[in-house]
Amino acid sequence: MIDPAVTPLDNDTDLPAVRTLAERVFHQLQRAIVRGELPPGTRITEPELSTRYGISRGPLREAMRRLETYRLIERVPHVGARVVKLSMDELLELFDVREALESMAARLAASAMTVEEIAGLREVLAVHERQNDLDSGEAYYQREGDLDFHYRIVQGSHNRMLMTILCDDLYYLVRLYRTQFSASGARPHRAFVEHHRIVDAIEAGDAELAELLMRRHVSASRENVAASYALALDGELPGVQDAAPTADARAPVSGESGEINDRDSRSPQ
Amino acid sequence: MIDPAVTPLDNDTDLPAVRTLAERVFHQLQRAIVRGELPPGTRITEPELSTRYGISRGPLREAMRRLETYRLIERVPHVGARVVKLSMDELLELFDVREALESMAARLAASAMTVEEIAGLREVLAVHERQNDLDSGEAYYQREGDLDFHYRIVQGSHNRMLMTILCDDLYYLVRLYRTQFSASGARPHRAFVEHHRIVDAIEAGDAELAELLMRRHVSASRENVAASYALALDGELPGVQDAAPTADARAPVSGESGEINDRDSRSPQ
DNA sequence: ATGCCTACTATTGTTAACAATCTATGATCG
DNA sequence: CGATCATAGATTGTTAACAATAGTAGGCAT
Repeated sequence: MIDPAVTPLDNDTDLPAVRTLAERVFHQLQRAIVRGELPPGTRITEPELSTRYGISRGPLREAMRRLETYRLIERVPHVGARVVKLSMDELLELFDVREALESMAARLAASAMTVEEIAGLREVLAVHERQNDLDSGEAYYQREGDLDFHYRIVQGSHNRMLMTILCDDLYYLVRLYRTQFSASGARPHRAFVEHHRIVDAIEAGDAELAELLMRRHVSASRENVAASYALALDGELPGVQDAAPTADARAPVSGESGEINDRDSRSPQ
Repeated sequence: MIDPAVTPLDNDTDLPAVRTLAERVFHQLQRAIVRGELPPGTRITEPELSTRYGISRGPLREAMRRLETYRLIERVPHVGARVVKLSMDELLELFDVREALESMAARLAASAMTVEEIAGLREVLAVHERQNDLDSGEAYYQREGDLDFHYRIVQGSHNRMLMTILCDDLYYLVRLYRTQFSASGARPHRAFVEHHRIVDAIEAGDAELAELLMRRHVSASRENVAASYALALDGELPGVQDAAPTADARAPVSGESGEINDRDSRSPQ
Protein backbone atom coordinates (compact mmCIF):
# COMPACT_ATOMS: atom_id res chain seq x y z
CA MET A 1 0.00 0.00 0.00
CA ILE A 2 2.98 2.21 0.45
CA ASP A 3 5.43 0.98 -2.11
CA PRO A 4 5.71 3.85 -4.56
CA ALA A 5 6.12 1.50 -7.47
CA VAL A 6 2.89 -0.15 -6.54
CA THR A 7 0.91 2.93 -5.84
CA PRO A 8 -1.44 3.45 -8.70
CA LEU A 9 -0.96 6.48 -10.86
CA ASP A 10 -4.64 6.97 -10.85
CA ASN A 11 -7.67 5.09 -12.12
CA ASP A 12 -10.08 3.30 -9.95
CA THR A 13 -9.67 -0.39 -10.07
CA ASP A 14 -5.99 -1.10 -10.26
CA LEU A 15 -5.71 -1.51 -6.54
CA PRO A 16 -5.61 -5.10 -5.43
CA ALA A 17 -8.44 -6.49 -3.42
CA VAL A 18 -10.87 -3.66 -3.71
CA ARG A 19 -13.83 -5.84 -3.12
CA THR A 20 -16.34 -3.20 -2.25
CA LEU A 21 -17.51 0.20 -3.35
CA ALA A 22 -16.73 1.71 0.02
CA GLU A 23 -13.11 0.61 -0.24
CA ARG A 24 -12.72 2.03 -3.69
CA VAL A 25 -14.12 5.44 -2.88
CA PHE A 26 -12.14 5.44 0.34
CA HIS A 27 -8.92 5.10 -1.60
CA GLN A 28 -10.02 7.71 -4.09
CA LEU A 29 -10.88 10.21 -1.41
CA GLN A 30 -7.72 9.43 0.48
CA ARG A 31 -5.59 10.20 -2.53
CA ALA A 32 -7.56 13.29 -3.35
CA ILE A 33 -6.99 14.63 0.15
CA VAL A 34 -3.32 13.71 0.37
CA ARG A 35 -2.64 15.23 -3.03
CA GLY A 36 -4.34 18.43 -2.02
CA GLU A 37 -7.11 18.09 -4.57
CA LEU A 38 -9.45 18.48 -1.66
CA PRO A 39 -7.86 21.40 0.17
CA PRO A 40 -7.73 21.44 3.98
CA GLY A 41 -10.87 22.76 5.53
CA THR A 42 -13.00 21.78 2.58
CA ARG A 43 -16.48 20.89 3.62
CA ILE A 44 -17.38 17.32 2.70
CA THR A 45 -21.03 16.95 1.88
CA GLU A 46 -22.48 13.52 1.38
CA PRO A 47 -24.94 14.19 -1.45
CA GLU A 48 -22.32 15.96 -3.48
CA LEU A 49 -19.70 13.25 -3.16
CA SER A 50 -22.17 10.46 -3.67
CA THR A 51 -23.25 11.89 -7.00
CA ARG A 52 -19.67 12.81 -7.80
CA TYR A 53 -18.46 9.25 -7.39
CA GLY A 54 -21.67 7.70 -8.63
CA ILE A 55 -22.43 5.75 -5.51
CA SER A 56 -25.01 5.86 -2.81
CA ARG A 57 -24.57 7.49 0.54
CA GLY A 58 -24.23 4.19 2.36
CA PRO A 59 -20.81 3.15 1.11
CA LEU A 60 -19.76 6.77 1.08
CA ARG A 61 -20.45 7.12 4.75
CA GLU A 62 -18.45 4.01 5.42
CA ALA A 63 -15.54 5.45 3.44
CA MET A 64 -15.82 8.70 5.36
CA ARG A 65 -15.81 6.86 8.64
CA ARG A 66 -12.56 5.24 7.63
CA LEU A 67 -11.11 8.57 6.59
CA GLU A 68 -12.03 9.87 10.00
CA THR A 69 -10.09 7.14 11.77
CA TYR A 70 -7.10 8.01 9.60
CA ARG A 71 -7.52 11.57 10.84
CA LEU A 72 -7.86 12.87 7.30
CA ILE A 73 -11.30 14.32 7.88
CA GLU A 74 -13.11 15.48 10.98
CA ARG A 75 -16.76 14.84 11.59
CA VAL A 76 -19.24 16.47 13.90
CA PRO A 77 -22.54 14.69 14.47
CA HIS A 78 -25.45 16.26 12.68
CA VAL A 79 -23.22 18.96 11.32
CA GLY A 80 -20.87 17.57 8.75
CA ALA A 81 -17.34 16.71 7.87
CA ARG A 82 -14.41 18.68 6.58
CA VAL A 83 -10.93 17.91 5.45
CA VAL A 84 -8.58 18.21 8.37
CA LYS A 85 -6.68 21.43 8.68
CA LEU A 86 -3.30 20.83 10.15
CA SER A 87 -1.48 23.19 12.42
CA MET A 88 2.21 23.44 13.04
CA ASP A 89 2.04 22.29 16.63
CA GLU A 90 0.08 19.26 15.56
CA LEU A 91 2.84 18.52 13.11
CA LEU A 92 5.33 18.78 15.95
CA GLU A 93 3.16 16.45 17.99
CA LEU A 94 3.30 13.99 15.15
CA PHE A 95 7.07 14.23 15.18
CA ASP A 96 7.14 13.33 18.87
CA VAL A 97 5.00 10.30 18.24
CA ARG A 98 7.15 9.27 15.33
CA GLU A 99 10.29 9.74 17.37
CA ALA A 100 9.00 7.38 20.01
CA LEU A 101 7.65 4.81 17.61
CA GLU A 102 10.33 4.82 14.96
CA SER A 103 13.18 4.66 17.43
CA MET A 104 11.48 1.63 18.92
CA ALA A 105 11.12 0.20 15.44
CA ALA A 106 14.82 0.71 14.78
CA ARG A 107 15.66 -1.01 18.03
CA LEU A 108 13.54 -4.01 17.21
CA ALA A 109 14.74 -4.04 13.62
CA ALA A 110 18.32 -4.37 14.79
CA SER A 111 17.36 -7.69 16.36
CA ALA A 112 14.71 -8.97 14.00
CA MET A 113 15.61 -7.82 10.52
CA THR A 114 16.68 -10.50 8.08
CA VAL A 115 19.66 -10.23 5.77
CA GLU A 116 17.33 -9.96 2.80
CA GLU A 117 15.50 -7.08 4.41
CA ILE A 118 18.75 -5.33 5.18
CA ALA A 119 19.88 -5.83 1.60
CA GLY A 120 16.63 -4.29 0.41
CA LEU A 121 17.23 -1.40 2.74
CA ARG A 122 20.67 -0.80 1.28
CA GLU A 123 19.18 -0.90 -2.16
CA VAL A 124 16.72 1.80 -1.19
CA LEU A 125 19.59 3.95 -0.01
CA ALA A 126 21.46 3.35 -3.25
CA VAL A 127 18.46 4.41 -5.31
CA HIS A 128 18.00 7.33 -3.04
CA GLU A 129 21.56 8.42 -3.52
CA ARG A 130 21.45 7.95 -7.26
CA GLN A 131 18.50 10.24 -7.48
CA ASN A 132 20.30 12.71 -5.35
CA ASP A 133 23.06 12.79 -7.96
CA LEU A 134 20.47 14.23 -10.28
CA ASP A 135 20.45 16.86 -7.62
CA SER A 136 17.23 18.65 -6.97
CA GLY A 137 14.81 18.53 -9.90
CA GLU A 138 12.74 15.66 -8.74
CA ALA A 139 12.12 16.02 -5.06
CA TYR A 140 9.12 13.79 -5.39
CA TYR A 141 11.06 10.59 -5.77
CA GLN A 142 13.36 11.58 -3.00
CA ARG A 143 10.40 11.95 -0.74
CA GLU A 144 9.02 8.62 -1.73
CA GLY A 145 12.41 7.03 -1.39
CA ASP A 146 12.87 8.57 1.99
CA LEU A 147 9.47 7.40 3.06
CA ASP A 148 10.31 3.97 1.78
CA PHE A 149 13.40 3.90 3.96
CA HIS A 150 11.47 4.51 7.12
CA TYR A 151 8.74 2.20 5.97
CA ARG A 152 11.14 -0.68 5.55
CA ILE A 153 12.65 -0.25 8.96
CA VAL A 154 9.23 -0.36 10.52
CA GLN A 155 8.55 -3.51 8.55
CA GLY A 156 11.86 -4.84 9.80
CA SER A 157 10.73 -4.51 13.37
CA HIS A 158 8.39 -7.43 12.72
CA ASN A 159 5.97 -5.85 15.11
CA ARG A 160 2.60 -5.85 13.40
CA MET A 161 1.05 -3.37 15.75
CA LEU A 162 3.87 -0.94 15.18
CA MET A 163 3.49 -1.47 11.46
CA THR A 164 -0.20 -0.79 11.60
CA ILE A 165 0.08 2.38 13.63
CA LEU A 166 3.03 3.80 11.76
CA CYS A 167 2.43 2.65 8.21
CA ASP A 168 -1.33 2.52 8.10
CA ASP A 169 -2.62 5.03 10.59
CA LEU A 170 0.03 7.74 10.44
CA TYR A 171 1.39 7.32 6.94
CA TYR A 172 -1.21 9.33 5.08
CA LEU A 173 -1.17 12.02 7.72
CA VAL A 174 2.56 12.43 7.17
CA ARG A 175 2.01 12.76 3.47
CA LEU A 176 -0.75 15.26 4.01
CA TYR A 177 1.48 17.38 6.20
CA ARG A 178 4.06 17.29 3.50
CA THR A 179 1.76 18.59 0.80
CA GLN A 180 0.10 21.05 3.11
CA PHE A 181 3.29 22.67 4.32
CA SER A 182 4.86 22.06 0.93
CA ALA A 183 7.98 20.76 2.51
CA SER A 184 10.63 20.87 -0.14
CA GLY A 185 13.68 18.72 -0.16
CA ALA A 186 16.40 21.06 0.86
CA ARG A 187 19.60 19.25 1.59
CA PRO A 188 19.05 15.54 1.64
CA HIS A 189 22.70 14.51 1.86
CA ARG A 190 22.66 15.05 5.59
CA ALA A 191 19.80 12.62 5.82
CA PHE A 192 21.73 10.12 3.76
CA VAL A 193 24.52 10.09 6.26
CA GLU A 194 22.09 9.45 9.06
CA HIS A 195 20.31 6.78 7.10
CA HIS A 196 23.50 4.93 6.41
CA ARG A 197 24.53 5.09 10.01
CA ILE A 198 21.21 3.68 11.07
CA VAL A 199 21.48 0.81 8.64
CA ASP A 200 25.01 0.16 9.83
CA ALA A 201 23.80 -0.10 13.38
CA ILE A 202 20.96 -2.40 12.38
CA GLU A 203 23.27 -4.61 10.38
CA ALA A 204 25.64 -4.80 13.31
CA GLY A 205 22.74 -5.83 15.50
CA ASP A 206 23.37 -2.88 17.76
CA ALA A 207 19.86 -2.20 18.97
CA GLU A 208 20.81 0.54 21.36
CA LEU A 209 22.69 2.50 18.74
CA ALA A 210 20.06 2.02 16.07
CA GLU A 211 17.45 3.32 18.45
CA LEU A 212 19.52 6.29 19.45
CA LEU A 213 20.37 7.25 15.88
CA MET A 214 16.81 6.98 14.73
CA ARG A 215 15.66 9.03 17.64
CA ARG A 216 18.15 11.75 16.84
CA HIS A 217 17.27 11.53 13.20
CA VAL A 218 13.60 12.22 13.76
CA SER A 219 14.25 14.70 16.53
CA ALA A 220 16.65 16.72 14.42
CA SER A 221 14.14 16.75 11.62
CA ARG A 222 11.54 18.04 14.00
CA GLU A 223 13.75 20.85 15.19
CA ASN A 224 14.66 21.68 11.65
CA VAL A 225 11.06 21.98 10.59
CA ALA A 226 10.20 24.01 13.67
CA ALA A 227 13.10 26.38 13.06
CA SER A 228 12.29 26.82 9.39
CA TYR A 229 8.70 27.49 10.24
CA ALA A 230 9.53 30.03 12.91
CA LEU A 231 11.87 31.74 10.49
CA ALA A 232 9.34 31.86 7.67
CA LEU A 233 6.76 33.06 10.11
CA ASP A 234 8.59 36.04 11.48
CA GLY A 235 9.89 36.77 8.04
CA GLU A 236 6.44 37.60 6.82
CA LEU A 237 4.75 38.39 10.09
CA PRO A 238 7.27 40.17 12.27
CA GLY A 239 4.77 40.67 15.05
CA VAL A 240 4.00 37.03 15.62
CA GLN A 241 5.81 35.54 18.52
CA ASP A 242 4.79 31.93 18.84
CA ALA A 243 3.44 29.34 16.50
CA ALA A 244 -0.25 29.97 16.66
CA PRO A 245 -2.15 26.86 17.75
CA THR A 246 -4.53 27.11 14.84
CA ALA A 247 -2.04 28.46 12.38
CA ASP A 248 -3.37 28.04 8.91
CA ALA A 249 0.16 28.82 7.94
CA ARG A 250 0.52 28.59 4.26
CA ALA A 251 4.14 29.49 4.44
CA PRO A 252 6.22 26.86 2.68
CA VAL A 253 8.52 25.29 5.17
CA SER A 254 11.73 23.99 3.79
CA GLY A 255 14.00 21.66 5.56
CA GLU A 256 12.25 18.35 5.22
CA SER A 257 13.67 16.33 2.42
CA GLY A 258 10.36 14.75 1.96
CA GLU A 259 10.35 12.32 4.78
CA ILE A 260 13.13 13.13 7.11
CA ASN A 261 16.27 14.95 6.56
CA ASP A 262 18.08 16.77 9.20
CA ARG A 263 21.00 18.81 10.02
CA ASP A 264 23.84 16.63 11.03
CA SER A 265 22.49 16.80 14.54
CA ARG A 266 25.86 17.94 15.72
CA SER A 267 27.46 20.67 13.68
CA PRO A 268 25.58 23.90 14.22
CA GLN A 269 24.76 24.39 10.58
CA MET B 1 -24.32 -16.74 22.44
CA ILE B 2 -24.92 -13.25 23.63
CA ASP B 3 -26.13 -13.29 27.15
CA PRO B 4 -29.20 -11.09 27.30
CA ALA B 5 -29.12 -10.91 31.05
CA VAL B 6 -25.83 -9.11 31.12
CA THR B 7 -26.33 -6.25 28.75
CA PRO B 8 -29.43 -4.61 30.17
CA LEU B 9 -27.57 -3.33 33.15
CA ASP B 10 -25.60 -0.97 31.08
CA ASN B 11 -28.52 1.22 30.32
CA ASP B 12 -28.47 3.45 27.37
CA THR B 13 -27.92 6.96 28.46
CA ASP B 14 -25.36 6.97 31.21
CA LEU B 15 -22.69 8.02 28.78
CA PRO B 16 -22.39 11.70 28.04
CA ALA B 17 -22.95 13.16 24.62
CA VAL B 18 -24.28 10.17 22.79
CA ARG B 19 -25.90 12.03 19.98
CA THR B 20 -26.51 9.16 17.64
CA LEU B 21 -27.65 5.58 17.64
CA ALA B 22 -24.41 4.41 16.13
CA GLU B 23 -22.45 5.93 18.97
CA ARG B 24 -24.65 4.36 21.59
CA VAL B 25 -24.47 0.87 20.22
CA PHE B 26 -20.77 1.34 19.64
CA HIS B 27 -20.23 2.00 23.32
CA GLN B 28 -22.49 -0.88 24.26
CA LEU B 29 -20.67 -3.30 22.03
CA GLN B 30 -17.34 -1.99 23.17
CA ARG B 31 -18.19 -2.61 26.78
CA ALA B 32 -19.62 -5.99 26.01
CA ILE B 33 -16.43 -7.03 24.26
CA VAL B 34 -14.05 -5.60 26.84
CA ARG B 35 -16.00 -7.21 29.66
CA GLY B 36 -15.87 -10.54 27.94
CA GLU B 37 -19.60 -10.77 27.45
CA LEU B 38 -18.85 -11.29 23.81
CA PRO B 39 -16.06 -13.86 24.01
CA PRO B 40 -13.10 -13.66 21.65
CA GLY B 41 -13.73 -15.29 18.34
CA THR B 42 -17.47 -14.78 18.56
CA ARG B 43 -19.03 -14.31 15.20
CA ILE B 44 -20.76 -10.95 14.88
CA THR B 45 -23.75 -11.13 12.60
CA GLU B 46 -25.51 -7.96 11.61
CA PRO B 47 -29.14 -9.11 11.59
CA GLU B 48 -28.79 -10.65 15.02
CA LEU B 49 -27.23 -7.61 16.64
CA SER B 50 -29.54 -5.19 14.91
CA THR B 51 -32.60 -6.96 16.30
CA ARG B 52 -30.86 -7.42 19.62
CA TYR B 53 -30.19 -3.74 20.07
CA GLY B 54 -33.37 -2.71 18.34
CA ILE B 55 -31.72 -0.68 15.63
CA SER B 56 -31.28 -0.97 11.92
CA ARG B 57 -28.25 -2.32 10.17
CA GLY B 58 -27.08 1.11 9.06
CA PRO B 59 -25.98 2.50 12.43
CA LEU B 60 -24.88 -0.95 13.46
CA ARG B 61 -22.48 -1.16 10.57
CA GLU B 62 -21.09 2.21 11.49
CA ALA B 63 -20.56 1.06 15.05
CA MET B 64 -18.86 -2.07 13.79
CA ARG B 65 -16.60 -0.04 11.56
CA ARG B 66 -15.52 1.92 14.59
CA LEU B 67 -14.96 -1.24 16.57
CA GLU B 68 -12.78 -2.44 13.75
CA THR B 69 -10.57 0.63 13.90
CA TYR B 70 -10.19 0.05 17.63
CA ARG B 71 -9.06 -3.45 16.73
CA LEU B 72 -11.78 -4.99 18.84
CA ILE B 73 -13.33 -6.86 15.94
CA GLU B 74 -11.99 -8.09 12.63
CA ARG B 75 -13.94 -7.88 9.43
CA VAL B 76 -13.57 -9.70 6.15
CA PRO B 77 -15.49 -8.35 3.15
CA HIS B 78 -18.50 -10.43 2.20
CA VAL B 79 -17.75 -12.86 4.95
CA GLY B 80 -18.35 -11.29 8.30
CA ALA B 81 -16.88 -10.05 11.51
CA ARG B 82 -15.74 -11.68 14.70
CA VAL B 83 -14.48 -10.52 18.04
CA VAL B 84 -10.72 -10.30 17.96
CA LYS B 85 -8.83 -13.21 19.42
CA LEU B 86 -5.66 -12.04 21.01
CA SER B 87 -2.45 -13.96 21.11
CA MET B 88 0.37 -13.65 23.57
CA ASP B 89 2.86 -12.31 21.09
CA GLU B 90 0.41 -9.66 20.05
CA LEU B 91 0.16 -8.70 23.68
CA LEU B 92 3.93 -8.42 23.80
CA GLU B 93 3.83 -6.29 20.69
CA LEU B 94 1.39 -4.02 22.43
CA PHE B 95 3.78 -3.71 25.33
CA ASP B 96 6.54 -2.58 22.99
CA VAL B 97 4.31 0.07 21.54
CA ARG B 98 3.26 1.20 24.97
CA GLU B 99 6.84 1.31 26.14
CA ALA B 100 7.75 3.64 23.30
CA LEU B 101 4.71 5.83 23.61
CA GLU B 102 4.32 6.02 27.37
CA SER B 103 7.96 6.74 27.99
CA MET B 104 7.64 9.59 25.53
CA ALA B 105 4.53 10.72 27.36
CA ALA B 106 6.38 10.69 30.65
CA ARG B 107 9.18 12.73 29.15
CA LEU B 108 6.81 15.34 27.83
CA ALA B 109 4.77 15.30 31.02
CA ALA B 110 7.85 16.21 33.03
CA SER B 111 8.00 19.45 31.07
CA ALA B 112 4.37 20.18 30.42
CA MET B 113 2.39 18.94 33.40
CA THR B 114 0.81 21.60 35.58
CA VAL B 115 0.90 21.60 39.37
CA GLU B 116 -2.80 20.80 39.43
CA GLU B 117 -2.29 17.80 37.23
CA ILE B 118 0.57 16.58 39.36
CA ALA B 119 -1.56 16.99 42.45
CA GLY B 120 -4.28 14.93 40.80
CA LEU B 121 -1.71 12.32 40.01
CA ARG B 122 -0.62 12.13 43.59
CA GLU B 123 -4.23 11.78 44.62
CA VAL B 124 -4.61 8.83 42.30
CA LEU B 125 -1.62 7.20 43.89
CA ALA B 126 -3.06 7.85 47.35
CA VAL B 127 -6.36 6.26 46.43
CA HIS B 128 -4.50 3.44 44.82
CA GLU B 129 -2.50 2.83 47.96
CA ARG B 130 -5.51 3.05 50.22
CA GLN B 131 -7.21 0.36 48.24
CA ASN B 132 -4.11 -1.68 48.43
CA ASP B 133 -4.37 -1.52 52.21
CA LEU B 134 -7.59 -3.44 51.83
CA ASP B 135 -5.21 -5.88 50.29
CA SER B 136 -6.50 -8.08 47.53
CA GLY B 137 -10.24 -8.47 47.51
CA GLU B 138 -11.00 -5.82 45.01
CA ALA B 139 -8.49 -6.06 42.24
CA TYR B 140 -10.91 -4.34 39.95
CA TYR B 141 -10.45 -0.92 41.46
CA GLN B 142 -6.74 -1.38 41.53
CA ARG B 143 -6.80 -2.03 37.86
CA GLU B 144 -8.85 1.00 37.17
CA GLY B 145 -6.70 3.08 39.43
CA ASP B 146 -3.61 1.80 37.78
CA LEU B 147 -5.04 2.55 34.41
CA ASP B 148 -5.98 5.97 35.63
CA PHE B 149 -2.41 6.61 36.62
CA HIS B 150 -1.05 5.95 33.17
CA TYR B 151 -3.98 7.73 31.64
CA ARG B 152 -3.23 10.91 33.54
CA ILE B 153 0.41 10.93 32.62
CA VAL B 154 -0.52 10.66 28.98
CA GLN B 155 -2.91 13.54 29.47
CA GLY B 156 -0.10 15.41 31.16
CA SER B 157 2.03 15.17 28.06
CA HIS B 158 -0.33 17.70 26.48
CA ASN B 159 0.24 15.96 23.19
CA ARG B 160 -3.16 15.37 21.68
CA MET B 161 -1.96 12.86 19.16
CA LEU B 162 -0.32 10.82 21.86
CA MET B 163 -3.49 11.05 23.90
CA THR B 164 -5.57 9.86 21.01
CA ILE B 165 -3.40 6.90 20.15
CA LEU B 166 -2.81 5.79 23.70
CA CYS B 167 -6.07 6.62 25.44
CA ASP B 168 -8.49 6.20 22.60
CA ASP B 169 -7.04 3.69 20.20
CA LEU B 170 -5.10 1.39 22.51
CA TYR B 171 -6.97 1.79 25.76
CA TYR B 172 -9.74 -0.67 25.10
CA LEU B 173 -7.36 -3.16 23.63
CA VAL B 174 -5.37 -3.11 26.85
CA ARG B 175 -8.51 -3.73 28.82
CA LEU B 176 -9.49 -6.54 26.54
CA TYR B 177 -6.13 -8.19 26.97
CA ARG B 178 -6.57 -7.94 30.67
CA THR B 179 -9.88 -9.71 30.74
CA GLN B 180 -8.86 -12.21 28.12
CA PHE B 181 -5.72 -13.31 29.88
CA SER B 182 -7.46 -12.74 33.20
CA ALA B 183 -4.49 -10.86 34.52
CA SER B 184 -4.95 -10.76 38.23
CA GLY B 185 -3.42 -8.20 40.49
CA ALA B 186 -0.62 -10.08 42.10
CA ARG B 187 1.72 -7.77 43.95
CA PRO B 188 0.92 -4.18 43.25
CA HIS B 189 3.24 -2.65 45.83
CA ARG B 190 6.17 -2.93 43.47
CA ALA B 191 4.20 -0.95 40.97
CA PHE B 192 3.47 1.66 43.60
CA VAL B 193 7.12 2.22 44.17
CA GLU B 194 7.71 2.70 40.48
CA HIS B 195 4.71 4.96 40.16
CA HIS B 196 5.91 7.20 42.94
CA ARG B 197 9.35 7.42 41.46
CA ILE B 198 7.89 8.41 38.13
CA VAL B 199 5.79 11.13 39.69
CA ASP B 200 8.80 12.35 41.62
CA ALA B 201 10.76 12.68 38.43
CA ILE B 202 7.91 14.47 36.71
CA GLU B 203 7.47 16.83 39.60
CA ALA B 204 11.19 17.57 39.58
CA GLY B 205 10.92 18.33 35.90
CA ASP B 206 13.47 15.64 35.14
CA ALA B 207 12.33 14.56 31.71
CA GLU B 208 15.17 12.14 31.12
CA LEU B 209 14.57 10.31 34.36
CA ALA B 210 10.81 10.21 33.98
CA GLU B 211 11.20 8.73 30.55
CA LEU B 212 13.69 6.15 31.71
CA LEU B 213 11.59 5.08 34.67
CA MET B 214 8.44 4.77 32.64
CA ARG B 215 10.28 2.76 30.06
CA ARG B 216 11.58 0.37 32.67
CA HIS B 217 8.19 0.24 34.29
CA VAL B 218 6.46 -0.92 31.13
CA SER B 219 9.34 -3.10 30.05
CA ALA B 220 9.47 -4.90 33.38
CA SER B 221 5.75 -5.47 33.21
CA ARG B 222 6.16 -6.93 29.78
CA GLU B 223 8.84 -9.34 30.93
CA ASN B 224 6.79 -10.26 33.94
CA VAL B 225 3.77 -11.13 31.84
CA ALA B 226 5.89 -13.04 29.36
CA ALA B 227 7.55 -15.02 32.13
CA SER B 228 4.28 -15.82 33.86
CA TYR B 229 2.79 -16.92 30.61
CA ALA B 230 5.71 -19.13 29.70
CA LEU B 231 5.54 -20.65 33.16
CA ALA B 232 1.83 -21.31 33.00
CA LEU B 233 2.25 -22.68 29.53
CA ASP B 234 4.86 -25.30 30.27
CA GLY B 235 3.13 -26.03 33.53
CA GLU B 236 0.14 -27.42 31.74
CA LEU B 237 1.65 -28.24 28.37
CA PRO B 238 5.15 -29.54 28.99
CA GLY B 239 5.73 -30.21 25.32
CA VAL B 240 5.12 -26.70 24.12
CA GLN B 241 8.26 -24.77 23.42
CA ASP B 242 7.32 -21.35 22.20
CA ALA B 243 4.38 -19.11 22.67
CA ALA B 244 2.06 -20.18 19.91
CA PRO B 245 1.22 -17.27 17.61
CA THR B 246 -2.46 -18.06 17.72
CA ALA B 247 -2.55 -19.27 21.28
CA ASP B 248 -6.08 -19.23 22.55
CA ALA B 249 -4.39 -19.52 25.89
CA ARG B 250 -6.96 -19.47 28.57
CA ALA B 251 -4.34 -19.88 31.24
CA PRO B 252 -4.63 -17.09 33.75
CA VAL B 253 -1.48 -15.06 33.70
CA SER B 254 -0.69 -13.42 36.93
CA GLY B 255 1.75 -10.61 37.38
CA GLU B 256 -0.12 -7.68 36.01
CA SER B 257 -1.66 -5.65 38.75
CA GLY B 258 -4.28 -4.57 36.37
CA GLU B 259 -2.47 -2.00 34.39
CA ILE B 260 1.16 -2.29 35.06
CA ASN B 261 2.96 -3.68 37.95
CA ASP B 262 6.38 -5.05 37.78
CA ARG B 263 9.10 -6.63 39.67
CA ASP B 264 11.32 -4.03 41.11
CA SER B 265 13.33 -4.26 37.94
CA ARG B 266 16.44 -4.81 39.99
CA SER B 267 16.16 -7.29 42.81
CA PRO B 268 15.78 -10.81 41.43
CA GLN B 269 12.46 -11.47 43.15
C1' DA C 1 -17.95 -44.50 -1.12
C1' DT C 2 -15.91 -40.36 -2.59
C1' DG C 3 -15.34 -36.36 -5.15
C1' DC C 4 -17.35 -32.71 -7.76
C1' DC C 5 -21.04 -29.94 -9.21
C1' DT C 6 -25.33 -27.41 -8.38
C1' DA C 7 -28.85 -25.19 -6.09
C1' DC C 8 -30.13 -23.00 -1.86
C1' DT C 9 -29.85 -20.21 2.22
C1' DA C 10 -28.05 -16.86 4.99
C1' DT C 11 -25.31 -12.83 5.39
C1' DT C 12 -23.17 -8.88 3.58
C1' DG C 13 -23.10 -4.90 0.25
C1' DT C 14 -25.93 -1.36 -1.81
C1' DT C 15 -29.71 1.60 -2.76
C1' DA C 16 -33.40 4.89 -2.13
C1' DA C 17 -36.87 6.88 0.68
C1' DC C 18 -38.06 8.82 5.33
C1' DA C 19 -37.19 11.35 9.72
C1' DA C 20 -34.60 14.37 12.72
C1' DT C 21 -31.33 17.97 13.29
C1' DC C 22 -28.76 22.05 12.13
C1' DT C 23 -27.75 26.47 9.52
C1' DA C 24 -29.20 30.42 7.32
C1' DT C 25 -32.31 33.72 5.80
C1' DG C 26 -35.84 36.86 6.72
C1' DA C 27 -39.49 38.90 9.40
C1' DT C 28 -41.06 40.89 13.62
C1' DC C 29 -40.49 43.34 17.85
C1' DG C 30 -38.11 46.24 21.15
C1' DC D 1 -31.46 50.12 13.74
C1' DG D 2 -30.34 45.93 16.12
C1' DA D 3 -31.56 41.64 18.08
C1' DT D 4 -34.36 37.70 18.62
C1' DC D 5 -37.32 34.36 16.94
C1' DA D 6 -39.48 31.68 13.36
C1' DT D 7 -39.52 29.45 9.19
C1' DA D 8 -37.34 27.20 5.19
C1' DG D 9 -33.82 24.80 3.08
C1' DA D 10 -30.38 21.57 3.19
C1' DT D 11 -27.79 17.93 5.31
C1' DT D 12 -27.16 14.23 8.31
C1' DG D 13 -29.11 10.11 10.75
C1' DT D 14 -32.05 6.14 10.19
C1' DT D 15 -34.79 2.68 8.09
C1' DA D 16 -36.25 -1.02 5.10
C1' DA D 17 -36.12 -3.23 0.77
C1' DC D 18 -33.12 -5.04 -3.04
C1' DA D 19 -28.87 -7.19 -5.09
C1' DA D 20 -24.71 -9.81 -4.87
C1' DT D 21 -21.57 -12.84 -2.69
C1' DA D 22 -20.06 -16.82 0.11
C1' DG D 23 -20.79 -20.82 2.63
C1' DT D 24 -23.53 -25.17 2.83
C1' DA D 25 -26.03 -29.05 1.93
C1' DG D 26 -27.53 -32.30 -1.15
C1' DG D 27 -27.48 -34.94 -5.33
C1' DC D 28 -25.12 -36.99 -9.11
C1' DA D 29 -21.55 -39.30 -11.48
C1' DT D 30 -17.51 -41.97 -11.36
